[in-house]
Amino acid sequence: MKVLIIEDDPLHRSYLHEAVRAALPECDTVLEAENGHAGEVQARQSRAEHVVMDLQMSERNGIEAARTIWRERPDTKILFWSNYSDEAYVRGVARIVPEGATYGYVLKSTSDERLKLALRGVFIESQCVIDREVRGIQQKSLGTAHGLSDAEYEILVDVALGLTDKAIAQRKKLSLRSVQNRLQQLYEKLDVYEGPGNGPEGWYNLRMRAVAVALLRKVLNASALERGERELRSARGN
Amino acid sequence: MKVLIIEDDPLHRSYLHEAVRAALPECDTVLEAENGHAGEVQARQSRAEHVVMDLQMSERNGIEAARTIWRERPDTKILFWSNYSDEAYVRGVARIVPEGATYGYVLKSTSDERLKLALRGVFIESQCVIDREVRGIQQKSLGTAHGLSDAEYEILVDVALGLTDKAIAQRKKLSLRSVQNRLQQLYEKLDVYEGPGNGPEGWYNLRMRAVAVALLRKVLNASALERGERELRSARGN
DNA sequence: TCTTGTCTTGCGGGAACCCGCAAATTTTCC
DNA sequence: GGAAAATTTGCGGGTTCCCGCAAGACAAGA
Repeated sequence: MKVLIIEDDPLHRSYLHEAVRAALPECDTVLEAENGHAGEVQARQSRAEHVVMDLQMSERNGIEAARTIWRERPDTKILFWSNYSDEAYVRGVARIVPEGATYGYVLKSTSDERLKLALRGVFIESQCVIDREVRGIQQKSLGTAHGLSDAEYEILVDVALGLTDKAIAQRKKLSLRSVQNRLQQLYEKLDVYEGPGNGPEGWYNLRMRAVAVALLRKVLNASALERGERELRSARGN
Repeated sequence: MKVLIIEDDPLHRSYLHEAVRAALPECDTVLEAENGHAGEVQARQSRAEHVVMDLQMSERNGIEAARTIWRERPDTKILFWSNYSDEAYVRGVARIVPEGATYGYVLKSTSDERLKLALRGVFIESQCVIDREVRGIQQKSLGTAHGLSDAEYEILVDVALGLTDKAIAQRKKLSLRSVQNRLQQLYEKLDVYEGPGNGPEGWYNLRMRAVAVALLRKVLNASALERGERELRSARGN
């Protein structure tokens, strides 16, 4: 059994190495890669079926890497080990998990014990192991209370990238008014219409404020923006 | 001699502890705190004059913590040890360094050797030790080429928080038109006016696009936004 | 003092945004 | 199949944004 570790921080990498050794005596080879790009290459060459990786790496982040790994071998088992449970990450992961794949998502702040259980759970028992806290975010992002639908989320990204309503309409093949409708839904869900007695009415630029709130609540983050920007650029010839 | 370590990742914390022990034999006490808030308290109680800390911690980030520490004892020597050299962080640090204080800024990716040199340089020799790469960002942010002036940067934050032109004018005690002028300067400096043959003219909402570009270039980041939001809320009664 | 340069302010207009209203369309569910 | 619910679309108008133009305000320097 082979395990591939993709993690850019050397300290964390060696800690993971240790943990894998300890939790998985049946593992005979541990490989390491120090960024998403190297990770993809390693995965391809070594045919490793077990990967544990960080999200948020420079060069190429975990979500990108995981997507290409899964595209090449959808039965790869991946354990995500991240510092954050930003909704943007959780949503990003959920978006790329192939049908029926087994994966896990644990935070770096969890105990040794829990990490080892997750390693065994995902790699040996083929369970999906999602940290409690991450699970919480998943729920919230689905529960229509605060949660944005996928449609709304995509609009949010387009807006955040700075596209005009017209441009979005064109991109999404919708009428202008429909885009604006979606925007209004966003404004409500993100609760952009001023707090209580916060000064005069027209204090906020709703469009901008919605993005600001999304960023503050971690519904969006820099990495989601980068992904969006890349897609945008590749959508045309650029 | 006492050294206080403020860092939320336990792995990095113990690594730092080790490094301090090795680099500073004259240090007899090493204290640890696991977030900005605890760090402030520790600094106050222990009267430590030497602090090494991470930026970007949950709970309360390094810049906030450093500011209150410096406010209470401006002669404290602080070494920032961070994963990133985002312009937003560099600018944030520069903004709070008191007159004549000695500090350092090194990246977590630097070698053991360099870290130890920085520790000795800042704590013993009272030098300012700034990593090469961080220095580069500093230069760029000053060189008027791409660099935003402080005035422009502040406007950028206000816009990113979602304030309207009118609101900003009021906040900054300027006329509406002046605010819009500053905005236009921003638009030029951030190079928001479409790339080459990128589709029709009105593709971007300039206001939003400027913020997106700033985020992508790390001129702004989530932590800067949070700081801005907090200031905004405290500016009124809220 | 007069010039030169930078910054601020006012005015005006075209474009984009925000949104209520209502009809047309699609989806959902019994 | 048909009714109810949700989405999409067009229209119209009030507001904000974006910005060219030009007249003051202020500072530095010949």
